[in-house]
Amino acid sequence: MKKNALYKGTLQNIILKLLSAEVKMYGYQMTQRAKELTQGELEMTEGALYPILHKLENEGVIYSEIQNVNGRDRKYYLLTEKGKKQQAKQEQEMKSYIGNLNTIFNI
Amino acid sequence: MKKNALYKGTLQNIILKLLSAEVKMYGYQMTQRAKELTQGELEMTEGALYPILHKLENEGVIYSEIQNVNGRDRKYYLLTEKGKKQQAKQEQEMKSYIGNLNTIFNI
DNA sequence: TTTGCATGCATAAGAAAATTATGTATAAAT
DNA sequence: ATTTATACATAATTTTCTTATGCATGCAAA
Repeated sequence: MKKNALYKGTLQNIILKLLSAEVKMYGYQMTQRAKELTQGELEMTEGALYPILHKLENEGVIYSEIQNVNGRDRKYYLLTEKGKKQQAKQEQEMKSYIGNLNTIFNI
Repeated sequence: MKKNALYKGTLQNIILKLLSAEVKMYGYQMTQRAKELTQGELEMTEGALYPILHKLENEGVIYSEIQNVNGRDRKYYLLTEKGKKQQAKQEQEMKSYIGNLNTIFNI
C-alpha cells in the first residue's frame, strides 16, 4: 500500500484544521506540522498540497500574504470568514468519520 | 464534498475487517453492514466493491464459494490464511491512522 | 568552496481509487 | 403490474493523489 493511501480524501480537511489552529501558516510549514503530528507517518507531498491551497484560495476559503523572512519569500495562508465556517463544518464531518472508523474497527 | 470522499483509500481495509468478524460474507451483505455500522453514512458502491473483491481474490487474500439461497446465487467470500495475516496487519495500520486523525483533530 | 541537504513554491504527467452509468437477473412488496 | 430490494458485474469517467521536474535561497559539512 502507498504510504499516504489512507489519507486520500482527508487532505483538504487536514489543511483547514491546521490553519484553524494557527493565525497563519505557509505550505512547507503545513507539511512539517502534519509530519510531526503523525510521528512521520503523513508526508504531504507538494504535488498534492499546493493545488489544494490554490483551489481553496480561488474558492475564497483562504487568502494569502507574501512575507519575506530571512531574505526568503513565504506565502502565508489564512482562513477567510467563509473558510472558518467551512472548516468548522468539515471538522464535524471528520469527527463523524473518525467515529465511524472506530465503530468498524472495534467490532 | 462527495458522500464517501473521506473513505477513499480505506475501503479495502474495511472490507477485510468486516470479513474477519464473520465466517463468510457476500458482497451485497458488506454494503448493508457498512451502512448500518455507520448509520447510513457509508454507502459502498458496487463499482468500488466488486473490483476490490476480485482483486483480493486474485491475490489469494480471499476465496469465494457460490451458495444458492432461496433460489438465488450468492457469492460468499472468506479470508485465506494469508488474508488473515494481511487483515491483522492492515488493522494495525488503520488504528495508527485513526490515532493520527484524533491527534490532528483534537489540537 | 563546492556539494549536498533543508527550505520554499509551483506545475505537468501519470497512476490509483473511487463514482456514475449501465446491464443482467430474481424475489418480494405494493 | 410495477416498483423496490436483492445480487453480481463491468466500462467510462472523475477525483485525488504520486512521481517527476523545475526554479531558487540558506546553511552546514567536506
